[in-house]
Amino acid sequence: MELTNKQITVIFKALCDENRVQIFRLLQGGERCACELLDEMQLSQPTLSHHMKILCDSGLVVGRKEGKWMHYSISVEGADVAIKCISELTAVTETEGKCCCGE
Amino acid sequence: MELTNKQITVIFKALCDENRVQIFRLLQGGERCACELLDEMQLSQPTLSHHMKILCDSGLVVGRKEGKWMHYSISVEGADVAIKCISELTAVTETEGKCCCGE
DNA sequence: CTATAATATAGAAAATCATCAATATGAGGT
DNA sequence: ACCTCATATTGATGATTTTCTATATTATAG
Repeated sequence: MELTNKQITVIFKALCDENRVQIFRLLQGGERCACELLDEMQLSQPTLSHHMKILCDSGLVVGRKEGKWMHYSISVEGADVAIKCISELTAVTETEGKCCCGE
Repeated sequence: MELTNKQITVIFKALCDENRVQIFRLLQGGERCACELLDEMQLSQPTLSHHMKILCDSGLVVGRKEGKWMHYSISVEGADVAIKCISELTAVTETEGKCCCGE
């Protein structure tokens, strides 16, 4: 692990846009090629390509090139990293109150 | 569960900014008041306040008012929701290839 | 009730992001 | 070699986000 703050933002940026969340829902049914995703989304081809790049950069999605076609699918490994990351970030190591301000 | 795409983006927006990720790291040590966070972050007071609002809106952080002071801490329940959400979104229900494009 | 201290809100500037049209790249097919 | 199809990149534009200064709100102390 030991991700930098910057790397963490790149992972979760995948889930910060409604269209990208919708793409996850489509990929839940298994691998999809870009043309299929384009059919089901209300986006231009360049915009979809842009979102797929952000998703692949996050590690949550992987692309596989086959001839002219790009096939995208959810990365189980990427999902594990993201879940581990959020688990670690939200794990409280100390619950004792020791605040500066008058308790 | 049954969160909308929009609601999901609100949750993960919490982790899409380096300063907010850093705030999580500070809150890992337990509840902190805004003035403490302000001391440790390189931000103006209004900017910190803005980030804390986004964090509370995400459900991953909760605020507790005590007199003049605001105390912030990580929400275990919020973290559970986020983890469940990302788990569900990345769960592939079908792995059979059935792509339109010439396999 | 006034003064002070902690936090929030309003408003504006700068940076980032989502989007599209146009174009480039790359891979087959003829 | 040329044409076509799928996807990526470029460049521009509008929307959103981050950040600040200035001001408002709220709570406590005197």
